[in-house]
Amino acid sequence: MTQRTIGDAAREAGVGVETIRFYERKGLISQPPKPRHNGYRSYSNEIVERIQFIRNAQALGFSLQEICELLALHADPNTDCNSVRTRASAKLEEVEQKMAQLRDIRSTLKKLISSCPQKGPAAGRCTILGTLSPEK
Amino acid sequence: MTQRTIGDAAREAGVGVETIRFYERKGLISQPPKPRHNGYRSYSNEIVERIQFIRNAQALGFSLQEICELLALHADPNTDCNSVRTRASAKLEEVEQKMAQLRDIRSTLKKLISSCPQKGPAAGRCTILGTLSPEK
DNA sequence: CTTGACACCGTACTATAGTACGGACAGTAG
DNA sequence: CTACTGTCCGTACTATAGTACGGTGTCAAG
Repeated sequence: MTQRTIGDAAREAGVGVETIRFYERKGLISQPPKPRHNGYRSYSNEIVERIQFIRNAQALGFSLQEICELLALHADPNTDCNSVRTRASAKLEEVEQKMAQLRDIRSTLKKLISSCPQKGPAAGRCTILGTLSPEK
Repeated sequence: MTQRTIGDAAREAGVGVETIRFYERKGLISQPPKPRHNGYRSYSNEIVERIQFIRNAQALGFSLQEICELLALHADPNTDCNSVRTRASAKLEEVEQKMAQLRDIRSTLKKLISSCPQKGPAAGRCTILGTLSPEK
């Protein structure tokens, strides 16, 4: 199958029809012309692959805006591999930063939880609520 | 200072005036009545503390919706400490899940980056773009 | 007594990533 | 022929967390 309706393309790519239309509006994929007698747009293999590329990149934490740039690199025959690598490295940086933030949060939450007396009325004595409240 | 204008309250709590109004609209803090001759609302210590509580809880990854619930627990004299602890534990769970996801992403990005030939044209040979593209 | 800064209020706009809706057609099965 | 499903298109709505804007009124300094 090299040509399919939007519904079939969506099923193949594992997204919703509305998601495809949304990507079209955002310019991530181009809207195919309407060649069919009935006015239905015809979706090619390339478009389905492009949607799958988008999903894969999303799974690596790239935003649609960033994916837009990756797709442009993908399409440009003059793209140097290094410019792709740079983007992946920047994303890795970002991921490590987020992990560091989460590590901090985790450690604070753990401290809070272990300092909690577990039962009894919280009023005035809950260490968790107490920590969230500003010191007076 | 026990009573202040919204601008002073915002400065003290370290947020913008519009953020306070936004929290009021969302019901996180109640809008003080207008007791002053001039129609200016008067913000108490309690409200400033409440805003700081919100910021502290946000720093631990709680959403405004969740913070709304924490504030309700905070205000309720019958709150058992355990119900606060449960929420903190659930958030810890969430944080650990996010960290696991990020670990996966990080490891994939690292593999991608180290398999990259670094220079030369990407066309057809870029391992990063190749991995994002679906296998045919 | 004018200017600047702040307050009030409602509404609208930002970014992110979609999801839903309504009306008009097209295609297919019974 | 009717019903159902799918497509097309524009617009609107969802959640999250704010941020900005426009008009009007108040206050304090010079």
